[in-house]
Amino acid sequence: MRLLLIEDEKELAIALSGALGKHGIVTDHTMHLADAVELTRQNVYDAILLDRRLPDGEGLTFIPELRRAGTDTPIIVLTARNEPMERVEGLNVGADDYLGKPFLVEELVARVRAVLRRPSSLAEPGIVAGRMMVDPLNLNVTIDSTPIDLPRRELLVLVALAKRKDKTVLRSTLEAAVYNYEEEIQSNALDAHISRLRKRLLDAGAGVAIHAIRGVGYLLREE
Amino acid sequence: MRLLLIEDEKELAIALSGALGKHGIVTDHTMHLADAVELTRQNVYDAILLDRRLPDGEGLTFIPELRRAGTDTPIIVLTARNEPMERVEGLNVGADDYLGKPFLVEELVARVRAVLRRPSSLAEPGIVAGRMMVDPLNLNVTIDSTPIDLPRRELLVLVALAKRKDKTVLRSTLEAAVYNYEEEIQSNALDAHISRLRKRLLDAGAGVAIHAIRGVGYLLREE
DNA sequence: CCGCGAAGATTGCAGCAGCATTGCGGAGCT
DNA sequence: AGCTCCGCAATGCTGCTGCAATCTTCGCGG
Repeated sequence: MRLLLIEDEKELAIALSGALGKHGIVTDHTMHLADAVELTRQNVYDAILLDRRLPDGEGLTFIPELRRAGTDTPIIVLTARNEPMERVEGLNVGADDYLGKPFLVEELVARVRAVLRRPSSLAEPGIVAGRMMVDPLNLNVTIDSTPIDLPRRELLVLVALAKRKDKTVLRSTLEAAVYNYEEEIQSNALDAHISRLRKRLLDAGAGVAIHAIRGVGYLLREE
Repeated sequence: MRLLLIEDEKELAIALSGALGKHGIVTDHTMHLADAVELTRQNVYDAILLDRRLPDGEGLTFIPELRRAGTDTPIIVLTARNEPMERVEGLNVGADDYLGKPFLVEELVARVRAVLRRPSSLAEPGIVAGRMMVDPLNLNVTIDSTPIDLPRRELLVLVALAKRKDKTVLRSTLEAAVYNYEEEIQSNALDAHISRLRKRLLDAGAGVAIHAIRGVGYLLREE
């Protein structure tokens, strides 16, 4: 792990570097914002520790600058001012955390780790079939990444088929996917849905075909 | 944005819910850890506010439990103890932030936003749709970079839609984005919001349309 | 290869569920 | 007090959806 420390008090900086080193963290140190911009351009840091009060200006002004340059490196602001309003100010311009001096090195380490743990991007699953993409969780269907809207029952049928792409889905399974126990079905409503769904998918140019398996069920495949 | 507040002091909890509400944050409240586990299972919260001292135990013990259950929802610990070592302890078991009482609501909001800021989204431009730009964190909406102000509930609906631009958003999801579980809804209030929101967006000349997906939900797209 | 029956496909129709709109009044804020 | 927001409900309307009638396709046996 590698940090950039922007701090003008040389002694503190050295002490901090040493302490962080014991935690297996490599620290680059600069005293000037001007250098910092250049350093972030050339190096990849896991996080930036930023002092507010610096010889060449207010540290906070550095944050928007950095963000504008496209960096998403977490920034932890270090400061003597620890009043609530001050802290709010820091967080609002895009800092990821705010730490008032004096602090324990252990706390700093813990906060760095906490900040680094955040990236929780859950991937959208989505089933691809032909030029169509089905997201069974969110009930979205897109064709060439433009959304298609389908009536509810047809949508449910399609999702059930997509979830088992290239495999036969029993008639009864499809019915269960579309209807609950109360609403029984006494006609070929399912067939009707399939028919209308086919038409809609054809018009929309999804590259898929719904194939009937006689006496068993249906099957979705690319065409 | 929706938070789960785990806090046994009822008055504080109510005050906090109200204050957060003014910032456009919907808050569910529970006093017991046991309930919290169940509530988080549905995974609809953007963040969890956790008191350390709770009737049925130390709040921190909840964190590993939650993480083990696979939740990566950010957790902010609230506590009266604000000593550095205590804070380290909290961060090390997996909390994302730590806030000592008393605190300003503004600071809490700022920290929630900081925690939610995805390192992946660089510089947070917000979501662009048509000539409209939506910042889901700060709840700003601008059209041609002039800010528009919307009633709170309509704003929340719009943000929820914008976050999933071009994708269907379930009715239930929208309701969850606007109401907490106490304030149930028994009419077409959501529809009314949509209708008024449409009108406002039309008047303002946002280049977007809110499309109804019959029986499923709504969808925001550029027009 | 042909014919037949059964399963599937298609489509008009009618009923109605769900959405859109809007006025009203209460509640909350300034 | 004056304002906006917001929930509620009444109204109108769109189009989904179940049904059934009719046509088509499929598979099998002769």
